[in-house]
Amino acid sequence: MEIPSKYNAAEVENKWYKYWMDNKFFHSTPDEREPYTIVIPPPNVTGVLHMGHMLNNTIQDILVRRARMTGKNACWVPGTDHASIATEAKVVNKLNAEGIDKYDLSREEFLKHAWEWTDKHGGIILEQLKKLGASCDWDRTAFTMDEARSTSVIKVFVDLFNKGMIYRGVRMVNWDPAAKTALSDEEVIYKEMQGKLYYLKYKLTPSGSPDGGGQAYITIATTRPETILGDTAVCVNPADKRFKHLVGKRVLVPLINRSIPIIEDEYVDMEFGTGCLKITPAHDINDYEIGLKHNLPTIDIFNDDGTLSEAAGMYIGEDRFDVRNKIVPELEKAGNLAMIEDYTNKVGFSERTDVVIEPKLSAQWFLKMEELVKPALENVLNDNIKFHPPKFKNIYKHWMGNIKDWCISRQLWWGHQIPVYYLNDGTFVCAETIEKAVELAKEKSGNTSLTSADLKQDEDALDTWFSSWLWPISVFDGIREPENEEINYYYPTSDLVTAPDIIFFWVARMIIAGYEYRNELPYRNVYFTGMVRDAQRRKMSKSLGNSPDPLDLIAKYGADGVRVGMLLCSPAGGDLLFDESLPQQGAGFSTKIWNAFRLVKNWEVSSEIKQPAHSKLAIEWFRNKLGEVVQTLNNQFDSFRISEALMTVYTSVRDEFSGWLLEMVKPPYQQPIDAKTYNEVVALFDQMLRLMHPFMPFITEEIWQMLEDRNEGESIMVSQMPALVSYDADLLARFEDVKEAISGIRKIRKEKNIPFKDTIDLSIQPGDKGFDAAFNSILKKLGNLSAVNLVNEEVKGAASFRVKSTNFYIALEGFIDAEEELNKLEEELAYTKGFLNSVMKKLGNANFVDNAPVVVVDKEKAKQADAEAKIKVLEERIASMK
RNA sequence: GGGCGAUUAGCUCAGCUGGUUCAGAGCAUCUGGUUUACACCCAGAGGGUCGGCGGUUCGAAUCCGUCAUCGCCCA
Repeated sequence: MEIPSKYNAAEVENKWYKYWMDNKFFHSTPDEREPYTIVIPPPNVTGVLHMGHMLNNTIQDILVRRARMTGKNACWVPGTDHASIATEAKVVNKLNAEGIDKYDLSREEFLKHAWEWTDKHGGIILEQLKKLGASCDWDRTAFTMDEARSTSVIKVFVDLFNKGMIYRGVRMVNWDPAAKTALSDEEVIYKEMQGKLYYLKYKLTPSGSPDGGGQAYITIATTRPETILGDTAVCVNPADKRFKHLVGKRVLVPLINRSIPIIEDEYVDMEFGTGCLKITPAHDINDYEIGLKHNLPTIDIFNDDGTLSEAAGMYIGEDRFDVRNKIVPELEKAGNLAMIEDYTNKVGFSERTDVVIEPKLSAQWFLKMEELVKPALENVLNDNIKFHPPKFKNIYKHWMGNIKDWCISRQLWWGHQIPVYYLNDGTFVCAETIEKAVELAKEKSGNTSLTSADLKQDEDALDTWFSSWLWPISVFDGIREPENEEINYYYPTSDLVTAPDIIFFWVARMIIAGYEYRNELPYRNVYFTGMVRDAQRRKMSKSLGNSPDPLDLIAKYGADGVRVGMLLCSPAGGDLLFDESLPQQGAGFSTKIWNAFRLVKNWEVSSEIKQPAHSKLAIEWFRNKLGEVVQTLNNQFDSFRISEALMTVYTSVRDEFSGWLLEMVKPPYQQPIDAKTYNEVVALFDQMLRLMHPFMPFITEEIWQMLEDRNEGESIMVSQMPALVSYDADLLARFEDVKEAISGIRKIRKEKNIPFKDTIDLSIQPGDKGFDAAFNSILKKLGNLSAVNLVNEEVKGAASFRVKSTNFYIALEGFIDAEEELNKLEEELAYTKGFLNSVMKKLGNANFVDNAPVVVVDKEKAKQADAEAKIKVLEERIASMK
């Protein structure tokens, strides 16, 4: 078999992905095995793959592949989210570009365009994930607006409605005048803006004026002078002596001369502005509260698109910001403008359309949360559901403890239309279908002649999260068919991998839905990934242009390289500072593995040769090492330390496997390797590949397929992970001493400029615990030694080093500077004495010996003995040199 | 304003239930090396008062208090 000297990632990756698909390795059906389930956080249909998806899906794929290889029935369900606001905005923009206005279309016509868009763009991200190697069960691909998911959402709405948990209420909402929809608080971005504070004089009415002459006025301060048209009161703090005498009097709103009362409320900050606050209940959340409290009328002066309404009385139909510019000179002309000062305040912007949010009173549908959150909070606090890292528990607790009712209606067309149907008299019924609604309406009205033509469905669509909160259930059709085999098998799912910024939008609500509809948690673990940023800590964004195209990266470094690169420095919950050097390092690691493979596979194998001692030892050592690595990895995965697990794999492949094992068993130049060693190395290589596979699925498959003869339909991805076995920790510790000795030899070679190809003699003077000669063959090979001699006393004129209390000498007559050697020994002695001193301080402390655990004290005693032995050796050597 | 978290090597971060001279990893830096798998490599080195101060303890990077700086979420 010809093995290419360079690894061709692109070619290999396409080949094996197709092979996996053809063999249906990703597909899962319920069976007797333990299930392992992940539902993908469904990406928006509008999106393209970005670095955040790369990180997130790499982690999911690692978990799923590992689960699959540990005997579980792994099922990773992919899908997409309809993303009401974002998608509708995209479609509206696209139509605008074609000269079509959304409002010239009927709802049905608009939805046709939206579906076209979805069909065209919706699957892009999922296709891109295939390039990454994602082992999703593509047969299960779901969409939040497909038939099964849509009917589930509607069913849940009706159910909650019938339970009395959904109600219609008037609330102050964040209104997006561009998208003409209400936004949740979480969809509003506050930005610091340089604005003005306008001081306006409101004249007292003649009857309200202290002198009856109508001359006096009071001054208020506002950042939004255009809203005075909606004022229904002026408010002062009851403790404010300056205005006490005016409370109960009336003032005139400038320009329109509406008479409004002066009221008092503790809400008013006496320090801010003039201490007088104008109250506009329809357009400010705090004013709204005060309005309710004091029974003030509410005058809504804005239309849905941000222009002024009839109620404003002036500037009707003009935009709110134009009006602000116009009203100021007019106020000045009318003598109501006292002064203007610069003022910085925070203004809310729509996350989607980036226009200034308008607080607006609006009829919306709400879901009562108080009862729903109880099990969801409890089961996170008691760790039935574990968050990784756990600090997110606190954040979750705080939010859930201060939960507000969920506004679930959106003034959009793209989404699930609210299943509420109105009769002509304004009463309404809630039902899953229009047919059922007609039945209900007949009952309710007593009018048996009603038909569907007499009912009008609510115009609004449901908040997107009102469908995605059901995702772990609805992908298995567990809402419509609560007892179906799949939901009973796959639910609860195992782990969720997501970004922390949607902990409330999505994670919390899925947990709530899980308890409400399955009486069970939706997943046992939530792994929060970090945010992908650039090297300067800036968020990756299209507008900054600092985000690389993931597909370009894959083309350049291979999917394996990118996966390794993404994970190399991404602790759970910590931000990932992405830099191209990371996938580069990942690709470098691929090359390293490839070269190890080439080395092994190109050996000529001979069954004539006996296995050399050093090879036998090396293999025995590595078998035990592998046991240790498996244990370490198991622990790291159990605690979701995934990047640490990658580092374990990385260093054990590079250092232990390639650096030590292969160097030890490598036959001399142009000589064959014995068959026994070869077969054992291949078996160990196989085991290493399996450990690496979840991280680097492609290259491991490529090598695994070539390592030995495989049958069609075999794959490393469905092989078994090396099992946890006991290993000889003592052997591993002794081997570390051998490594240290070899390191010592190399160091002396370097210091004395002795090229590796020149052989040297090593003499060993055993220390207080004797010397384990078992590894001499290895010392000889890796140190390129001509001889290893055991001696009882010091070797004169030799360079030396020590491992524990054993002396190693390399005879180098003529090369040795006695003074330099002596200095080194003195230094080593001083260090060891310092060490002993610190140990003795502890052991001399009766409190320590009495209070510390026996194990700790014993360790200190062992350290004492080792240090004393070494000091003795060093002192002897120094004495003899002097 | 309320809450949460962070501060450890030049950079990014580990350090889990206080216990090894425990101060660690990767990257970066520096030195040397083509020994036929790999220069996308190998061998080695330097580098930190664990943000400051105080406390608890036989023992603190680790626990507590406080101050400083930074970040995130919410209002």
